[in-house]
Amino acid sequence: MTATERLSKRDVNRQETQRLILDAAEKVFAEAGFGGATMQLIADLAGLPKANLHYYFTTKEELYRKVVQNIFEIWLHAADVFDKAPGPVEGIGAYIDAKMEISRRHPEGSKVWASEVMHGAPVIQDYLETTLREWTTGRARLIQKWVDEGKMDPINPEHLLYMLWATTQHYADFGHQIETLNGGKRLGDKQWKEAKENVKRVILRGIGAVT
Amino acid sequence: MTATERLSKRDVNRQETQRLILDAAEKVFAEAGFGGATMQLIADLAGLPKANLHYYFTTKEELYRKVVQNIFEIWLHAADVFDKAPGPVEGIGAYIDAKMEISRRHPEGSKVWASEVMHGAPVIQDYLETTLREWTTGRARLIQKWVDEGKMDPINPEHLLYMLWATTQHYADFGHQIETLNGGKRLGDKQWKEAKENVKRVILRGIGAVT
DNA sequence: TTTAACCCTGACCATATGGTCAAGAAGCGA
DNA sequence: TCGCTTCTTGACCATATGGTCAGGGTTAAA
Repeated sequence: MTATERLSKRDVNRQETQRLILDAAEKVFAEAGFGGATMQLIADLAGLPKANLHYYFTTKEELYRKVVQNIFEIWLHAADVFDKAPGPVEGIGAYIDAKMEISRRHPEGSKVWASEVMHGAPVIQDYLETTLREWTTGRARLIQKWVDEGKMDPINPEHLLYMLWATTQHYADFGHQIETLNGGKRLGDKQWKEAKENVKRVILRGIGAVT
Repeated sequence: MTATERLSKRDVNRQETQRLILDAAEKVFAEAGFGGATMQLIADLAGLPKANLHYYFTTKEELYRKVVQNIFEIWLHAADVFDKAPGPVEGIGAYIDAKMEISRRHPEGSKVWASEVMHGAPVIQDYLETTLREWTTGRARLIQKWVDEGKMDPINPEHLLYMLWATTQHYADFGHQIETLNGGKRLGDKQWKEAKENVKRVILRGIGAVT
């Protein structure tokens, strides 16, 4: 089937149902972890009988793997802004903006990823070793270039990347803690803006980035 | 029983066994999450029959709660250096050092904590609302004082604390990812030193801290 | 309309898991 | 040594869970 072909009712239903399941799964995996999540919980949240999940995703692991892959794709896209930038202020600034936005709009995904990595990446170890490694070395090279061009202080690029990941993802992964410390209320528009600007400001100043 | 009293063989065994169980539990909870951990796994790692765990800790939840409380204590102690410092360079610098050291020596605890918070803090919500909140407002006040004294730029103290937690704990929680990107090898002494200095340098410069 | 492929689901199964318990072993004060 | 408390553990149980499957429904091409 090519992309231009008209989708049959069946195909549409198939895609819709799969998306329904994947969305529910992401939420449940984020809230309960892989071990704590049950197919029944996911089925209930999706409003489908459990056996139906097993029709589309043979095992719990397979469903989980698809969820994690989904997240990984989104994150890789967030880095597009990075490459096209002339220097660290634009590049890293835009990257922080993008990742903070994901943390705000898509916190479940971030949590699933964190959980997966924390438990030793049992299902996406190969991604870490291939795609993520390549992505990282590429970005590290770009940062090193900026350093060489005098656009920022000499900083270990890998450690800088870890810092970017840590600070931005923290707002998703530890969102509950932040919310609690914020009087039990989710961060508002103004607070998110402040968070973003704080992270950007501290890091960009911290690495001595110049335009 | 007072502290000066000699401990009987029974008491010593009791403490030793409990510590054995708690250590094993921390490791298993960190590696598998609460849902993925099983009492049998913990028992095997501790080298004890499962029924024995239930003698000391009635339920899995109770054992888990003790593990999380343990970690929380350690973290609170790490903040002692914070208060006694005359300014941000010493205070925040020492705090980063302390937390990085914990991430290195005690990564399992950090992971358990992260997991707990990510899943909505089902068992330590009360701690977040009381002890952690008080701790945070206290430290935020100190930071604000430093700002008012012109010892650092005007930065939102809460967001700065989040940044400190994020960057330091990342080295524990995402240790597996970092290790993979490091060619599958754990960070060496030199790399840990570099990581510490990077974090300190970027943040202290980033907030315009002056001695 | 026929037919074959695809989709849906209630009922079911094997297993794993948290937790219990009774009976015995070990420690300890008198 | 005696007697009481504390500790240890193999065997056991009820339940929850991942996964299966047969049979019925639906779609769409011919």
